[in-house]
Amino acid sequence: MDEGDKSDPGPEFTSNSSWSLGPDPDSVYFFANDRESSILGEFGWNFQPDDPNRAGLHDGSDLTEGFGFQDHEDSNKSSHRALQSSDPALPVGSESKVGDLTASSNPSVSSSSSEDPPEKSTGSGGKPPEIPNKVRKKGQKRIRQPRFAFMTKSEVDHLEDGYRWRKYGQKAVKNSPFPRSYYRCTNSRCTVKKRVERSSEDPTIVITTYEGQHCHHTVGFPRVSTDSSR
DNA sequence: CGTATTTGACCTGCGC
DNA sequence: GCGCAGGTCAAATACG
Repeated sequence: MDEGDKSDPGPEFTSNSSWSLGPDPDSVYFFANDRESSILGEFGWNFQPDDPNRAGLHDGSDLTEGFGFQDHEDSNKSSHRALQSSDPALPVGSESKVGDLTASSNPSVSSSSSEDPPEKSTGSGGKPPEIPNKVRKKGQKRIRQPRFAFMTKSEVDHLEDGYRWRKYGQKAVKNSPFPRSYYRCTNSRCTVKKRVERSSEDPTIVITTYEGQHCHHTVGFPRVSTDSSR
């Protein structure tokens, strides 16, 4: 209900360094400029503004900035909040590029089964205190995959990125008057999640945080020749 | 009828 | 240990 009602601000690249920190204090922001597309490619994302037929932000939105951050909180949760800005894993030349957030540094990601267990009851939902997945909390906390986020100037919260998402939650965040929406890829085999929230600083800025990597192609191309091997 | 969204409750992690 | 905040689930509801 936002589209067309207001005068679209149009593409506006705001590389203001004011965004030293985003919604997550434990995240590092990288000004990816127009290079984020290549970075996304490493994650399986394909933002191609030049190709509206593909996935770009063709819904009146504009990719403002890109910022990535690592999140290997599996082993050092207490420290993962403070080591972001000085993470040694980040390439020194990442001035305009998102750090190498590939799952290679996160063994948990390699095993897709880690997020796709038969008993998906993560111990919530009011399940009986039988024997939830508490076993996981003993040695390891919630397995989180590498994440990266983007700041987009848009009037719509949910940006079209070529994939189909299903909203599974919404919460009000403390430092922002705007609620945060939680999306999950509709592909049952895909564990990619996405958080969408508006910046408390600039309501026109939509902060989209992706977590994980897609194991499939965009819905726009359901039957690409992926099995060209045969 | 099937799928997506909404929304309250519950769980987990972290700081004090 | 307690409280707060974030994150997730699942039933109910809405919509195509």
